[in-house]
Amino acid sequence: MQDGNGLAVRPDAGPDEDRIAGSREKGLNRVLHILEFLHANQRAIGIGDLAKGVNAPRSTIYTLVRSLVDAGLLEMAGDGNRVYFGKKLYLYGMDYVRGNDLLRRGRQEVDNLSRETGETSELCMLQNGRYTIVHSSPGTRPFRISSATGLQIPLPWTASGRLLLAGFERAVIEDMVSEDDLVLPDGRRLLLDDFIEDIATAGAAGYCVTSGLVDAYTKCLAAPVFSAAGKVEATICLVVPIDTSEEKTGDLIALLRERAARLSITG
Amino acid sequence: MQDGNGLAVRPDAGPDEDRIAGSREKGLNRVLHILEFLHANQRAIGIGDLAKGVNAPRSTIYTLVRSLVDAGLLEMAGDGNRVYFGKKLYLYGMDYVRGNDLLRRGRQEVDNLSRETGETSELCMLQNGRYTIVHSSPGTRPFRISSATGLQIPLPWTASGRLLLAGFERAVIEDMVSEDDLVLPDGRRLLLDDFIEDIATAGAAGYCVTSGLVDAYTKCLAAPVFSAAGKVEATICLVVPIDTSEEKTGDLIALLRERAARLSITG
DNA sequence: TACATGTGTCTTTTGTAAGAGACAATCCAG
DNA sequence: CTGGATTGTCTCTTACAAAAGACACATGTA
Repeated sequence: MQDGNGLAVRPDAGPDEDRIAGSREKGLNRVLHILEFLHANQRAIGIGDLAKGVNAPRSTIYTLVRSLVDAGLLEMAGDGNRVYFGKKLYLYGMDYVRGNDLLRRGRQEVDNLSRETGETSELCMLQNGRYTIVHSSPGTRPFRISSATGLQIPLPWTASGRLLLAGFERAVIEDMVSEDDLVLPDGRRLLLDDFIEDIATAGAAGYCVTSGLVDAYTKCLAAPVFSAAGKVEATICLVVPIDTSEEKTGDLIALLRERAARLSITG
Repeated sequence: MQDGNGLAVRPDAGPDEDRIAGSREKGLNRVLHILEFLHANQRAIGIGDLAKGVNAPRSTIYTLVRSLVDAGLLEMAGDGNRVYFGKKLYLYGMDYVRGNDLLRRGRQEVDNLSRETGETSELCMLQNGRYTIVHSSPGTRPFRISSATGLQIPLPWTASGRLLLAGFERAVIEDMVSEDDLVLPDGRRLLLDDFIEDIATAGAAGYCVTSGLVDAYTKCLAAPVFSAAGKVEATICLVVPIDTSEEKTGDLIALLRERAARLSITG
């Protein structure tokens, strides 16, 4: 599965040679980079900066951006020389939601959960071997833990990550998880073996709780949503204060598992 | 539905030969066609059919689809040899919503309206010179009028279309509206001059009502949402039974105009 | 059995799109 | 004002991606 572009995770082990620059790139790949770059920056970008950002010749980016704007995938932003995502992408995204029962119902369920419990709730999936928050609904706490939709976080940092990897071969997991991913935000370092053991435990238990991994103040409760084929297709999770009582945590986990199970019953 | 080719309206009037087939197409254009085709069909498509659908060589589509699937813009659907929109497009779409105040608030307002009135309500915008239903919220009537989000309808068929074109030059309007667009679903034919007059009237009145245009049973009430620059940026509309009383229609229009005005107050 | 139809992966060929660079027009700081 | 940085549009060349087409392998069906 060598694909030659820089976007996806490179499976070839070792410190990947960083696609020596310069070489002539396919237009499509440039476009994919542009979209990723805009997604990463979450705001309109000037065309010049865009060219710098994706490390491509200016002339190329001008041509591509014009095509994309004409097609409606991008739009010129307010002042006139910046671009950001366009309506077309929104429409396509809605098509995706409509065609995807799990996502549609999952979003609903997550909204319900955060309303009922007052805690931040999220729907998570694997995306290109990365953990992705597909939908999140903020809780009602004064200090809410906010995480942007579409944010990608290293798998080992999360409870959901442990569930999402349940059932994968060890080799596959090793490919998905880079060395950097094992280093937590506070600098602590996980052992790959421990992580893989966590995955097995979580898979067997049917839920997962992590405390103080991404930050010191929260714990994360997650439950798996299964596809018809029995694979973990998504997780729903709750982010709660780390000092939440054992009892309440237990209740929330039960609730979470019930809802996740309901989502799993796919037609 | 089977409009077959060109994804954008060709602005160059006259019998422009539509970029005759065969010739070697830019990869990016192929991709844009693929996305448009999937959007038009609203379901997963086999790669072979996709190649036929966009009138491109099979081998090319295989390569492009692989890139797109790797990038997450497309996903392989259930049985394994069909593709449809992918999570990435959903995420980009959400980015668009987040970066677009009007859309975010407009969706909300439309949801409120349909809940309060029980009628189908829609948020509409111009998209590449086409009228587009950007968000729609079904009413509670037994026979609800449903129209898919992202559906594109000829401008002259709708009340919103008349408002959206307010302020455009006559020549621009002529370019946007094809001969076919002037033929209503029931075969009646509008005169371009009448349509242009309608536009002026609607623009001056600040709302628009059309009766029995797209079908014989409904009328469409619409009000304009203005950008800071004073241009009509979107409309919100209600689709109600054609026999709705004068009085109730008036009330609904007043409501609609109030909500549209509120949306117009952009920060 | 033969025959058609669809799928997925190769290779080879060649038309063209990506890239380099030059240009004028702005903009801003000193 | 001047000099440097940025923007948008152009032209020309050649490296390379799109296309053609052959292949192997499934299907179904007469």
